[in-house]
Parts: sequence; structure tokens; C-alpha cells
Amino acid sequence: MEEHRKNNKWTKEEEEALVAGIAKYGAGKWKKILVDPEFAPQLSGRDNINLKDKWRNLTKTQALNESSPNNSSDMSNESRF
Amino acid sequence: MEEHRKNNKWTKEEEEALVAGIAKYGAGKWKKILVDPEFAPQLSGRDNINLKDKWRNLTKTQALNESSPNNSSDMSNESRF
DNA sequence: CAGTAGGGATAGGGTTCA
DNA sequence: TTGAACCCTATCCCTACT
Repeated sequence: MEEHRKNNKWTKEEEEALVAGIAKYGAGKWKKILVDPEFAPQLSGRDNINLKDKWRNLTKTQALNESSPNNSSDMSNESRF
Repeated sequence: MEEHRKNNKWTKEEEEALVAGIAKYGAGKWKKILVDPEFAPQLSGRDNINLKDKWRNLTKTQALNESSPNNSSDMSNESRF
């Protein structure tokens, strides 16, 4: 059987552990964050490459939101059809 | 000028090249199929995303009428330099 | 060899059109 | 409404560089 190796979505807990780890060691110190007993439990299913990729995603997404002067882009719409 | 590049329907030749490519490399190896000189000519107007989307549509439709045993695709790829 | 940065590729959800 | 084709992007893979 083919197991799903992809589509391993990040949980809120994992993301918060990553952010906390970056606050402690700085972005780029992925291995240090990963082995720190303060964050290791939450990030047990991730490796340093995963941390790097997730942080790239977070900063890219936030950069778009921050630089957008128009905040009227409200996606909380339920209009489906 | 109405250059509608959308709804570029798949021809029988393209679809057969895709299926043959999957038989050779396995589903998910879209780029490898695309650059293989055996299939590249038939798929010159497509990219790897197109291949992935077409295969999804094909399997999704056929899943409703699935009654054939799947083939044994062995992909134990452990290439490391 | 271990770790990181960046580009490339894939999977799945969403959107559009006939 | 449904299905085929296309778009968006989070996640994963590959490789050069240090």
C-alpha cells in the first residue's frame, strides 16, 4: 500500500514551537531548535529541512499580508453557489 | 484578440502517452515522463502540472467504475550518492 | 560528513468554463 | 449540476555551498 508521505500538514502546536524556537535561537538554527528539549516533543515528526521550508512559507505569506495596503480582502465568505 | 488558452482538451495521443509514461515511471513522476524522448513529442504542449491534473481526472472518473486488480509497481528508490 | 539556502517538483484544494 | 482543464500554494525533494 502507498502511504501518504506528503500532505503532512503543520499543526498549530508545531508552528508555535517553531516560532518559539526561532525566537530563542534565531532563524536558520533549525538543528538547534530541533534538539532543544523545549521544542523537540512538538516537532518530533519534523526534520531541520521541514523547519526551514515551513519558516520560508510563513515569512512569504506574512510578507504578502503586511505589504498589502488594502485590507478589504475578506475571505470569510460563505457564498458557495 | 481572444486567445483562449483554456480548455485545451486532451487528445487521445496525449492521453496514451501519459498512460504509457506512468507505466514506465509510475504515477507521480510527471517531470520524468515529460522529458523522456519517448513521450516528450506527444506531450510538448503540456507541463508536469497538466500531467498530474489529467491523471487525477482520469483516476477520479475511473474510480467509480473500478473493478480491475492493480498492478504491482515497485519503486524502492534509495539513490544516495 | 553535517547543516543550511534556494530552486524545483508534487499533492491536493479551489476556480472557471462548457 | 457535473466534469475537464487550469490555478494556487503548502509540503517535500534535490543539490550547491559552507
